[in-house]
Amino acid sequence: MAAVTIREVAEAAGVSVATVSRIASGSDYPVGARTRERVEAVIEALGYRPNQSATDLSRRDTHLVGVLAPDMANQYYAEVTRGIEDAAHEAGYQVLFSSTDRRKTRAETALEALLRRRVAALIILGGGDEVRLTRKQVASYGTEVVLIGRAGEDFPTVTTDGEQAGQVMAQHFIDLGHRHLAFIAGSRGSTATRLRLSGVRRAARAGGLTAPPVSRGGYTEQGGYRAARDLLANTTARERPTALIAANDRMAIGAMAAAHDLGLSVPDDVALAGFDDTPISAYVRPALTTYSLRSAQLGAEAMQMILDREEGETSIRHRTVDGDIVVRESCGAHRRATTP
Amino acid sequence: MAAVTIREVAEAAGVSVATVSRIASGSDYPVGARTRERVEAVIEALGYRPNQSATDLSRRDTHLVGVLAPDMANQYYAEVTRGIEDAAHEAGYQVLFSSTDRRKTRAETALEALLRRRVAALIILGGGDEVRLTRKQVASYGTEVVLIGRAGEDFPTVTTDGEQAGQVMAQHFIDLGHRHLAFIAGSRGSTATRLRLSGVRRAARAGGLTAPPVSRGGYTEQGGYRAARDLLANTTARERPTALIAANDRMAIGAMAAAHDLGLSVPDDVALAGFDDTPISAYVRPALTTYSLRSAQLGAEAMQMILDREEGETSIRHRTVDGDIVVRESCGAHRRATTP
DNA sequence: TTGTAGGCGTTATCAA
DNA sequence: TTGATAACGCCTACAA
Repeated sequence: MAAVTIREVAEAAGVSVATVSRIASGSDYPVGARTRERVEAVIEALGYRPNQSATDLSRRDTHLVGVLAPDMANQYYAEVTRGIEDAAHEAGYQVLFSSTDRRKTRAETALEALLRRRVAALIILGGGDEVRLTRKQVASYGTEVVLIGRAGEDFPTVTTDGEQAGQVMAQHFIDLGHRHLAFIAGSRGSTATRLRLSGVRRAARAGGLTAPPVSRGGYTEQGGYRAARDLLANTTARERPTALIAANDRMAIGAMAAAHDLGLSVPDDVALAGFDDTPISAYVRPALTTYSLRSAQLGAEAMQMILDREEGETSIRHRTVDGDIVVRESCGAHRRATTP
Repeated sequence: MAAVTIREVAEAAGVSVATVSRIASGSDYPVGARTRERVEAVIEALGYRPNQSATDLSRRDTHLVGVLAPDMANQYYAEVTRGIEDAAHEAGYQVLFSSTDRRKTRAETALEALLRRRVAALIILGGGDEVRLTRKQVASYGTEVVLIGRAGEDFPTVTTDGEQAGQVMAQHFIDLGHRHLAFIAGSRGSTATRLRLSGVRRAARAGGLTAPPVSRGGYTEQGGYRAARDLLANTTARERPTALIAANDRMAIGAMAAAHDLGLSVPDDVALAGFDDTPISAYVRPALTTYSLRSAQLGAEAMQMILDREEGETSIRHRTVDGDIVVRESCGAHRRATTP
């Protein structure tokens, strides 16, 4: 409380508030050298720091970007957010973050709070259905909105080509000779899951395989563990899938544990892969084959898009950030461990 | 831009701004039923949303809490932040966070920006030395400051007893019959590392072991991998440590990979443990023995402390959140895999 | 080069 | 129960 105001500085320095403002805000408005020196000394001495609320109000512009994500503690969202934050910091923006916890009510109050702050831009992560937006609604927000990892023709988006990712991964297994694939899905209604699965199915169809069975794992290790157990246990070796594709790394690692606990060897008895290229995936053994989404870059691109629009760019753009399959041990393509 | 203002609502509803304010801000000031109804309809129709900067300015109080952490993409900090965020959301606060990336300059600009926003409270995570605070300095901030995971008699802190944690972990291995421990440290200057190591040393001394060798791993999987390799390779079986204690789970998992790649079995040739109880640690195989820090609760406690002080509580408090050893497979205490 | 004063959108005090 | 109006702290024409 009771922070130093511009008026106090002005009085102490014996100048007007206008002069102090010009100096403190780093404006290029001309100020006498002697005056400047004196004022700067006072600012320093008093520890004056402009009140951002006042500045924003006066300038009609907050340098704030709001980020809405399902769960900040999730590695993927955390990385995307880091990407946003780095780019934001660079451009002089700050990040206001809210987790929705995948709950509709919480998503709504969080969104409301963000809008009251008059965030200059809003970045929405994840394809969940806890936040639903219509073009019209958003128009009334008066804020740039960018979607990451979610389809939405009406808004600017940054995504990886999820369908292609699924397709590439399935094809990789088919090329390795697999005929029985299975898919471990994330949560219901997730865009990422839907697209990846669609890609997997397409590859399977093209390769003449039967449609891969699907089990749901909610994007967690535990869910992946259970889904894999369902897929692998109580089946004869004949009908058991020989390759599991999980919609993210966390579930893939859970699946790996399940296979291990069932006495099945990875990749010999079951091959395995995930998505995200989480840092840890290179360090489990066998090392996890995965699909790199360049999470941080997704965030950086979104921020860049926002900056571009502020510059006058007006079209709705859809950026696609390239992903890449990262072949390690769990798919069985290599036979020996590689040292990172 | 051009968001609806209170004045526009007032005009449209044919009342004064004062009336609109009383309704929109949820004040309990009496307002006629008919008027209220009419105004609420206009608010709804126009999509009016109070400008928070203006509200804050007028009320001299932002409901913002700032969080400064080394790296939000790090699981531990992400979880603590989730804890803060949940408690904050509950209490009607929003969180503004910044990663310092462990760089001094970035920490400074981020801190400055947070202060300009007049955050009602500032929570600083991690024991790194990129942010150094003196009591006097902070007094001039005019903001509550709470430290998490960092010693600092001068400020309110929330910590786990790091020394005890290290001591407990080392004692666990000693009880299991180990005589040659080794420690994988995090980054230089880290409080967590210092305390845990100190606890490990104390237990070793008390148990009559020689001082454990230390290798540094920077808190990453890769660092842990390298540190473990240095500790385990090029040593005869006689002098090789039989148990590795890593200062966090990420390094422990890196160490596990290193052991595997060196053809050493965990826990039979080398036992292993980490700290943090990261979600993944239950799902690597062998499952990782670790020390649970209750990260989210650390954040929640910090937020609670802030709320208490706003209520008039004035003393500098030091909360210690209990931690617990989580015994799984990597330490060798169990012989068979347990299914989670 | 410096200062005066109006405005940014709300809240809150005081009258009516 | 309602309405003017003075803050809140800063920026920025416009004057001097």
